[in-house]
Amino acid sequence: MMTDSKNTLKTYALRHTDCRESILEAFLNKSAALSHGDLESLLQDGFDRVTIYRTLKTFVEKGILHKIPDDEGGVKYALCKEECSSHEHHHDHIHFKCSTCGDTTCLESVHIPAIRLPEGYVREDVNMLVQGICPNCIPK
Amino acid sequence: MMTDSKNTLKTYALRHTDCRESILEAFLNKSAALSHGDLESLLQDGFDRVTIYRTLKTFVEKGILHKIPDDEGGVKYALCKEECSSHEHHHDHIHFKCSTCGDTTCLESVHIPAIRLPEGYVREDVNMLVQGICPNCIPK
DNA sequence: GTAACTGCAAAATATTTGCATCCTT
DNA sequence: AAGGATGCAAATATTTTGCAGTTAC
Repeated sequence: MMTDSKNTLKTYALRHTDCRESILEAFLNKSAALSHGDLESLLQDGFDRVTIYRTLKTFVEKGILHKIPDDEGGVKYALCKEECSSHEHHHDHIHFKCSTCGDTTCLESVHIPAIRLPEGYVREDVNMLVQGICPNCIPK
Repeated sequence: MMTDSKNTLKTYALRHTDCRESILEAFLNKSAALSHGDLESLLQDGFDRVTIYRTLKTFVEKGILHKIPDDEGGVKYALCKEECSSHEHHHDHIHFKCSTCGDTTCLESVHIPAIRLPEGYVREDVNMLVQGICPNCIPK
């Protein structure tokens, strides 16, 4: 996974701009997934809403970020591991949403178990969202 | 699962109105999940958008319908099995979205497998969306 | 210099709220 | 009769598109 925003942009053949750097930094500094709205309030530099939308779309296309569908029908974004590329996203991990703090995180260590589909169905992609309480929010 | 819209409304202590009956009928007649937009174009009776929103919300609260988060961040709705109530939804099945015809369906026969979360995480609810090709869309 | 990126305006879409009226029970 | 449900208007939120000006390379 990338740890440096400038190198990442270079790697993906994307121009280095303030907005892109700030958005990457935001993801690198925060372990939880971020929505468009999260970024809008997080980035104090006042980037245009539209630019943030377009940056997110570009990052998903390039394989830098992946979408995480929220249970309520929103979308959040999180960094991809390095296996992702423009051509294909490879995600095998589950997503966890804490019902207390609201944070959604990638649990890279938990792989999505295999499922056997009924006759005639072909599996292409799987998304698994687990909701519950995260370690930080467990009452002691 | 309910098969009759009038009885269902009575069972859930909801008033019988044209809109509610039409919406229930739509779900009973179509095996795929429906979004608000789907219903709007499906129901030719011209019910108000707002009424449809409110009806869907009511049905989810009562345990008649459950939400299915779409991979792109939308929401669809599908009928619950009878174990659901106002208090709690009990769903253990996966959802399948066909990338060809776009239909999302409940595969009641496929249960969500157990997953072992890392230390400190508590599981409350799980949602699993499988994308691929449904039997109807498999090229012969 | 040039293509890529941004910001602004505006359109298109989606969802929510308030209120007066109507209808089920 | 009374409370619940609907329809309409309008506010709010979300996402997309077009275009002109700016900037990274």
